[in-house]
Amino acid sequence: MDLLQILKALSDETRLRMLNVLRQEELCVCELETILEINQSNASRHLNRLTQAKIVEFDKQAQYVYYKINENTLKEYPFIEEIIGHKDIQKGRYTMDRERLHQYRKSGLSCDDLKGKKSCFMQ
Amino acid sequence: MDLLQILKALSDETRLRMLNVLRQEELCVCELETILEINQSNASRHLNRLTQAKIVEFDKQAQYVYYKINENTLKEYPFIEEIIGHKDIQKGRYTMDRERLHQYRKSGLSCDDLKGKKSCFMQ
DNA sequence: TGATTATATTCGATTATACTCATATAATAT
DNA sequence: ATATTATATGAGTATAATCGAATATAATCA
Repeated sequence: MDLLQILKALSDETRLRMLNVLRQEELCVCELETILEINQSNASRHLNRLTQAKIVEFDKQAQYVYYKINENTLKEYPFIEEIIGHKDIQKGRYTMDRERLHQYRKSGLSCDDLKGKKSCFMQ
Repeated sequence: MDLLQILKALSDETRLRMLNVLRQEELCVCELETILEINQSNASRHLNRLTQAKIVEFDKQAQYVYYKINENTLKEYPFIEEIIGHKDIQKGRYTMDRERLHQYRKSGLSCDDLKGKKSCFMQ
């Protein structure tokens, strides 16, 4: 059964944080690393868990892998949207993450810039 | 945050099975043991996890402890109901559990009978 | 071609979770 | 009072999840 796998995939703060920002727009691995301040290995692993559960899907463009919410799964399991849209996720760290995403977008930077260690964030 | 604790509490098959039958009606620990065919220690521990997450609440009557879904939490986190009512839970083991519950109720047995090793089930 | 880079994966250590068996606690019954 | 019973909890063990560091893979770039 998929339900249990989906629930396990959702039961982790880092993965909820990923879904919180992916809910706004698709992002590549290096962008998620930067915005959530997690290392590459972790980012990849957590994205793999979400992919296995079919909560996200990816699209490889050149050397970059873009992840986005899998809309088909969201339709079949509407509670996923309720969870990542729940008001508990509108506060604290989750809000900070969305602000960092916003700031990143406003800055006009892209994946190609991130590797050059350019940043749009105060350290 | 409670959301994560709730999701973790839901990410276990035994606990989903418990909620599946508790959704029909409140039950005491020994009834859950019998219907789900799990041992006493496990039953108690899983119920404790569900209680900590406030997904269920209990009511002690004499020596028996009756557990039931916590309706307040269900209102605040409606996805819980969507999960335990999802069609994935209408099949397989979950359906067998509901059938065993039904059979138990039809038999007219109660907690007092269970201790006497009476059973309404074929072995 | 070789060098670089983005992502995935492996390894080892750590922590969390679940299970079983045994014991503790609290209520009932005699 | 003691004995019994329902439930909770402790200890030990097995399994699963997570993490950081290092390595593998696959694509790009020079």
